[in-house]
Amino acid sequence: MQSENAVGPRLKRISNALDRKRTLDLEDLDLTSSQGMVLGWLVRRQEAPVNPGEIGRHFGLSHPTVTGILQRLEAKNFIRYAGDSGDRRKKRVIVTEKALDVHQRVVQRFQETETLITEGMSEREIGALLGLLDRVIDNIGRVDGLDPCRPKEVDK
Amino acid sequence: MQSENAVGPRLKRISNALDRKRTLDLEDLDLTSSQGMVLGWLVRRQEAPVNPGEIGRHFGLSHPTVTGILQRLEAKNFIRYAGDSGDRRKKRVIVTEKALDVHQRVVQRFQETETLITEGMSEREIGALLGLLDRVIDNIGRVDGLDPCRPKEVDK
DNA sequence: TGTTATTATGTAGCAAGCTAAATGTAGCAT
DNA sequence: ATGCTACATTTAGCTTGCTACATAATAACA
Repeated sequence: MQSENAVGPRLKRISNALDRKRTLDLEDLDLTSSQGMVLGWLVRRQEAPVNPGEIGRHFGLSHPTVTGILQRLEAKNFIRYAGDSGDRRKKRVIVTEKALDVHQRVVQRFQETETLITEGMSEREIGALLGLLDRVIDNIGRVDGLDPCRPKEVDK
Repeated sequence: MQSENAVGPRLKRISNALDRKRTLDLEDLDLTSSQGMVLGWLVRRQEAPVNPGEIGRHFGLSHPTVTGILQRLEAKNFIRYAGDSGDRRKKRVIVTEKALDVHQRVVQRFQETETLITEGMSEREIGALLGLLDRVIDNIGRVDGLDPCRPKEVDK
């Protein structure tokens, strides 16, 4: 079915397809896949407000990518910015009522897509897939140049 | 290690990291991750010339995405376009000497990254991962709206 | 105090992915 | 011939991802 015997191309293909599907599913909520992913995490962490930098570290995204997503979320009134009391470099991201309104629907639709792509797989198989992916992620953390959050290791 | 119990975010994270790493590795060859991936396939299929549309179907990419990649490959003299004899809608993609020159190095570096991310995993585990990912890809093919190549199923 | 390094965020510019819409060709019906 | 439908490619405009650079504030240290 797939001519190449490598995980790379497969991961890319699946990841692209998932982004497409989720963006389509969130169209009526005026959110994209990445925006929904970030917003979901922000709502879940409401009680412990978050800085843009933490978002990047959590999802493995670079700072500029996070900045762009937050700007669009703010333009659509899903979040607001506030200066962090104490450290004036940092900003605090605060979710709005609008975000709380849509949150349940976002989570539910992500879950539906998750169910679709694992269709026909047993609980054991899904668990195995998660475990194998986590080990790949661990490798990413160890190898230099794979993580955008801790990019350049100066030889020194 | 990962708070979410879903494959989606993990796949995205790994896929992003791989793209970054491979683009970095191909920097001296003046190629990006996607360009190297497409060019590799074109070289391997030299004997049976390929249309842009076939590339999209093979990799699960939309036509405009393929067009962009091919335009950059042509601007850097890795490929040339030619009208397909017979059907003037189609175009034929032809690889240049320059592409043949770099091909071995591209394949080798992709393979090295592949080895890095599967470090510490046995052959059996890698095989299991490939098998599970293929089943996810099969699901993508079956579900409407997940494949950009066969997008809208008009209810009729 | 002043200087330097580190950290947090933002801006500019690019590649890659998408959808929607435009163009052009082929095939088939009428 | 005329028109309709399907197919192949491109263009326009968007989001997302990156690197490299800029700015501002904190931290560390002389």
